Amino acid sequence: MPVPAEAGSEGTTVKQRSIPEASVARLAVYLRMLGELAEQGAETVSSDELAAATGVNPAKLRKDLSYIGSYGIRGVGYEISSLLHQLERALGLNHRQAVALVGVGNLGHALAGYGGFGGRGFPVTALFDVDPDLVGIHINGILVDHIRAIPEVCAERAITIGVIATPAQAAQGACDLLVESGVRCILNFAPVVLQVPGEVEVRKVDLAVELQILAFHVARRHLTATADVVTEQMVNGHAVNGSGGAHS
Amino acid sequence: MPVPAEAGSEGTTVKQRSIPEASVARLAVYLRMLGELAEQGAETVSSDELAAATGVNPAKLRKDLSYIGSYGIRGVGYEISSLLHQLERALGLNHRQAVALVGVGNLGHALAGYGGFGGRGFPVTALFDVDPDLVGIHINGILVDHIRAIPEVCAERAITIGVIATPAQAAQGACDLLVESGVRCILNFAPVVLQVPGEVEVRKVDLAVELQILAFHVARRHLTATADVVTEQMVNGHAVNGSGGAHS
DNA sequence: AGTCGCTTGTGAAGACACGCACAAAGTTGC
DNA sequence: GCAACTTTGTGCGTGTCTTCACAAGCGACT
Ligand SMILES: NC(=O)c1ccc[n+]([C@@H]2O[C@H](COP(=O)([O-])OP(=O)(O)OC[C@H]3O[C@@H](n4cnc5c(N)ncnc54)[C@H](O)[C@@H]3O)[C@@H](O)[C@H]2O)c1
Ligand SMILES: NC(=O)c1ccc[n+]([C@@H]2O[C@H](COP(=O)([O-])OP(=O)(O)OC[C@H]3O[C@@H](n4cnc5c(N)ncnc54)[C@H](O)[C@@H]3O)[C@@H](O)[C@H]2O)c1
Repeated sequence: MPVPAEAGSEGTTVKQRSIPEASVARLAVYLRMLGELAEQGAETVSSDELAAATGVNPAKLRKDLSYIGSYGIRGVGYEISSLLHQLERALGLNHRQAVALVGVGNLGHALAGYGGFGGRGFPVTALFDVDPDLVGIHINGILVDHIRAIPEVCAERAITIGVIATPAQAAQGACDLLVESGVRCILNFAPVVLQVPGEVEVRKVDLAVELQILAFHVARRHLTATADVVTEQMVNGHAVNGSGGAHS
Repeated sequence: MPVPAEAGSEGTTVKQRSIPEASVARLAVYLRMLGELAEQGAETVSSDELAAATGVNPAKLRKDLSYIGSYGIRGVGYEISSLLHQLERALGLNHRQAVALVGVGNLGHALAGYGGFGGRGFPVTALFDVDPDLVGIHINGILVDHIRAIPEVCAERAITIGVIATPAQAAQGACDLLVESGVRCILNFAPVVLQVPGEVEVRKVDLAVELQILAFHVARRHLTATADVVTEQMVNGHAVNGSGGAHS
């Protein structure tokens, strides 16, 4: 099945019939590490090296990469610039995705001023709030608009991704506005479960939950440490994200 | 299962012999929703209601809850206050976990000032930075110390969880300091893979990765939308965390 | 008491993810 | 040109997570 020997459907019709969700998250991590390696002047990298650098099992890494095609050279490794380009294509980064941020409070300010988004192909091009003290000011060169301008501005600037950093009780309203305006992907920092139509995808970043997961492991660790004496702990190791998730 | 009273066999230790990682993340979400319901004065809740409110499959929710014991009443649902208490116990929230935050920049400021942590049993009780302009000031009533004070302060205030919000290149150093000081659980916001000894658990929150995952779905959506016409999209819906994803 | 309706808890099956291990395919050295 | 070595790509067994479906348990009503 995933052995379509035929290279027939190469360039145009992207054959990426379903990359596993878990793999997509890791591909993004490989992408960043490849960027760093490229900056350092490296030309090729082996799966073992890249796996060690990203904290992933080498076989898993190769399988992840195989979902986007066979761009490795046996006996050598992967050519970094080429792989980088293929990864960007596969992740949909060939055309920049404009991001709108709703709620410019403590967290929103930090996000708006963060260079790591624009630098990775996600320029924050719209900011919204309701606070009259905020509406009208510029942050990092971007004007803060009132949320009633969301439909207009989103259409005008071709917003594809919305980020919600409002208080919890305002999040659903902000979400509804974004969805009405055609936004189909939302990153939510408010601790609420957003109700959205089926075609809209929501990812939630919940920092309190992250801490609770850690606290759970602290507690468990403590229990096993006091109960069994020095029962060797699982060798495996890390948990991630996300996720990862995410967080782990 | 209707346990054979004898816990003798393998269960030498605690009965919570391993709650699946994915379930732990969701239990934290149920916990918050239960808190809200309790505030609203509700006394009981059924798995269907709670599942709808948290965006989870009802069967999955029941199975998650079954890992911490049988606290439901058939034909009725779950008594909220009782379930809340059991959840807190299972997640290790009976005793508060003190949190240290390293790196009080844009993001660190927002985190330090966030009431949602202390309110959920995770008081941020220590702040660290290297910037002379920051060391010595108070944020939200907490003094910012120099990172060289990490070992001393962590021991003194019984820190169990560390949060890293430094620039990427400083993250590993901050991590090492925390680990040396006995911290065994770390939440990392810097876009690097931390190297830690096996007994330390790291969760990473990587916002750029979150955006890239969304971008991937935008791209995919766009492809299928132009290729097939209105092919019915998957009904499932949301993705979480990460954990995830970990959480990820 | 008996019956009925509702909800939990879980067995079992399916879906998914992981990682080993190895053949295929390349490179290097002679 | 051939043999030795390196590294990719993947088939497959294993384990974890998800979901369905239903018996068992509980309360309410008659
Ligand atoms: N600050 C953190 O570190 C942190 C951490 C985790 C989660 N969060 C969550 O992120 C969200 C924002 O946190 P914060 O600390 O920035 O809060 P904040 O109160 O500092 O900022 C909220 C901002 O949203 C604006 N706002 C209020 N109602 C709005 C509406 N209807 N539409 C648009 N904007 C509106 C406010 O004017 C304010 O500027 C909260 O839901 C919080 O739970 C924050
Ligand atoms: N700001 C955001 O919205 C955002 C979003 C995602 C990820 N991040 C990540 O979080 C981290 C912090 O981001 P930021 O925007 O707050 O950066 P920032 O530059 O505003 O803050 C960094 C802080 O860390 C301090 N610092 C530097 N070296 C240190 C060291 N060795 N020990 C302790 N503290 C040190 C600095 O003095 C500064 O106060 C970065 O790694 C960034 O990539 C930030």
